[in-house]
Amino acid sequence: MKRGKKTEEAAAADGENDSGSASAKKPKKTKEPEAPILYEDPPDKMTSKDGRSANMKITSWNVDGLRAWVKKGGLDWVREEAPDVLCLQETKCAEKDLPAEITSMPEYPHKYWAVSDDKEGYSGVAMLSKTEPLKVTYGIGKEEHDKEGRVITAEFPTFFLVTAYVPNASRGLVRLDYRKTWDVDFQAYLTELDVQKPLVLCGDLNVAHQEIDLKNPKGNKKNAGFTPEEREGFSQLLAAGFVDSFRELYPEQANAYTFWTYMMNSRAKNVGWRLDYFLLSSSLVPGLCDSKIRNKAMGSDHCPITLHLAV
Amino acid sequence: MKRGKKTEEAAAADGENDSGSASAKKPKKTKEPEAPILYEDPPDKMTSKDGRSANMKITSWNVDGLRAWVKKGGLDWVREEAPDVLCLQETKCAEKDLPAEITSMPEYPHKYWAVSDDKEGYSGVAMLSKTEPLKVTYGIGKEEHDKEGRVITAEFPTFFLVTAYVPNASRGLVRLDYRKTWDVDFQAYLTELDVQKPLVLCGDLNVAHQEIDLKNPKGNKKNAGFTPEEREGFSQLLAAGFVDSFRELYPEQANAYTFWTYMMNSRAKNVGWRLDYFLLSSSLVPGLCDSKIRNKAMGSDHCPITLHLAV
DNA sequence: CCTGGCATG
DNA sequence: CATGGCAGG
Repeated sequence: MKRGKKTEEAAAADGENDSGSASAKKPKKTKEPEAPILYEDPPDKMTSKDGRSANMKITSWNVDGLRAWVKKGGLDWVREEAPDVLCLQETKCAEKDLPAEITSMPEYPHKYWAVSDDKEGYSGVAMLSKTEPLKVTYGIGKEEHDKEGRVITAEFPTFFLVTAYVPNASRGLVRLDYRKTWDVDFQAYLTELDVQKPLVLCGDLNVAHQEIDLKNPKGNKKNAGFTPEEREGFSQLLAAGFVDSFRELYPEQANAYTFWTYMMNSRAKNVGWRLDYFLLSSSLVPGLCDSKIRNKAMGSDHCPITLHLAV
Repeated sequence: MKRGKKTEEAAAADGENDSGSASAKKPKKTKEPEAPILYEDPPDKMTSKDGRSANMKITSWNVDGLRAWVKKGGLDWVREEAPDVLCLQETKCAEKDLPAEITSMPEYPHKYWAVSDDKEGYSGVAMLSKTEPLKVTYGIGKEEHDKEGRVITAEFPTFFLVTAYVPNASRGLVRLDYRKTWDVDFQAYLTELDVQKPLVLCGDLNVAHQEIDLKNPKGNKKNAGFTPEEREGFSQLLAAGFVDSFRELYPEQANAYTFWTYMMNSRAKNVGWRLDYFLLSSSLVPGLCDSKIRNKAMGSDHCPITLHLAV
C-alpha cells in the first residue's frame, strides 16, 4: 500500500508525433501562429477536364469508432453529403453491436462490414452503397493480412472501388516491418485488379506522402506515417500508375489535411496530416471532376473526403 | 476477418445481484412497486441518550472513483455537510493524480491517503480531518492484507477512528475465502485497538447483515455481500462488543440502504443494500447521538453516512 | 486526447 | 451501468 500526505507534480507530456516541433526544444519560445493557417475549400467542381458531368460521388471517412461517431451526429453529415457510396474506416465495432441508426439507413440498402477477427473493437472497415455492386470481396487474398478487417472491394460496372485502412506503423515503429510487407502485397493486389478493370482506392492509407502533406515534416521523419519507407510505399503506388486525385488537382495546396491528433489542440491549430486519399487508375483520371477534403466535418480525428467522378 | 450483411440480436442481460428477484422467474409478471419505498430521513438528533451534546461529526462515503465523484460535485455536498472528519472509500486514485480541488481543501488541513500497491485505480481509502490526529497508521499490520489500501486508522484523544474498505467477495464468490481470512484478521486488529482506547469503525464493510438490510434477501443468499459467511463475520464483530450504530437507533427501519447498483435503475426503485456502517465500541454507545444515511446525496453508487457523537 | 475493450464492483 | 486502467491511434 502506498501512503503519504502530499503530492508532487505529474511528468510533463513528451514530445509527440505532432508536437509544436521547435517549441519543444527551446523552452518558452511559443511560436504558434496567432491564427491557424486553414485550407479554405472552394466549391465542388462537377465537371471533368474532358467535359463530362460527375455521376459518381464517393465519400471516405475514418470514423475512429463508429458508435461514438454516430452519437456525435456523423450520419447527419452523411445525409447532407449524400454520396452514392460511403466508405468508413476504423469502425471498431462488431457487427452485432452496430447501432440501428446505421444498419437501418434506407438511403443505403447495400451495406458491407469487415471487422477484426481477434481483437474486438479494433480496426474494421465498411462500405455503404445506394446501388448494389456486382460483387463484393473482403481482404486482399493473403491470410496474413486478412485477419484485421482492413479492406473491402466492390465491383461496379465500370470500376472497382477498394476501401482500405492501412496498418499503422505504430509508436516506436514497432509495426513498420509488417507495414512494408503489407505495402508490397497490397500493391500487388491493386495491380491485379487494375488489369481487369480500373479502380478507385480510398481510405486511410496511413502515410503523408510529401512534406506538403503534413504540418511538421521535419520532426516526423522517424515517426509512423512519415518514414522514408512508408513514403516510398506510396511513391511505388504512383509509379504503378495510380494517381493521387487531390494532388493531381491541387499540386501546390498546402495546409490541406485530413487528420489531426486529438492531443495538443492540433485541429484548432490545423497541425495535421493528409492521410486519407482517393487514388485512381490512370484511365479514370480524365473523368476526375473533384477531390475534396471536408475539413469542417466533425466527429472523428479524421475528416471525410469526397470524390466526384464521371464514369 | 468477420464479414456479412445482417445483424442478429445481442444476448439478454443475465440475472444479476439485485435483479428484481421474483420477476426473473415468472416472465412478464412485473411486480415492481409503482412508487419506490423510500426511507425518509428524520432530522439529525444532536443529543445522546445520556444528555450530552454531539461534538464529533464523522462522514463516510464510498465514492467509487474519487476523480469522477469530484467532477460530479461530491465536494460541494461535503462542504454543506461539514463533518469534522471525512472518510472516503474506493478512491481509485494514485496520490499524484488527486484533483487539486481536494488536495487544497482548506477546511481539512490534515489529509491521509492509502492506495493499492499493484493495481493503480483499484481500491483506496482516505481520511480528511479538521483537527490533527495524534497518530495515523495504515493497514492492519498483516502483509497479506495491507497491499490494497483498505484501512486507515487515526488516533484521536478519546478514541480511534478506523475507516475501511472491506474486500468484496466478488462474482462467483471467487474471493470469499480471502474475505473470511480478512474478516478474522480485521476483527483481531480491531480488538487489539479496542483494549487500548474505544474505537469508531466506519466504511464500506461489503456485507448486508440481516434480511432487513437489503431489498432482496432471498435472491442474494449466494451472492457477494449476503452470504452466510460474510453475515457471520459481521455478527462476530457485534459479538466482540461492537455496536451497529444505525441499527441500535433504528432497529426496525426497513428500506434503509447505502448502496444501489448502477444497473437496472436500482436507485430510483430503492432496490439497495446497507453496506456502509458506523460501528462503535460499546463504551462509546452512551455518547451516540445519531447515525444517519444521507440517501439523497448523489455522485456514487453508494451514498454517504454521518455519525453524531458526544465524546 | 480520444476510442473501444477489460476487470471490478 | 458506472469506475479506472489499458492498448491503440
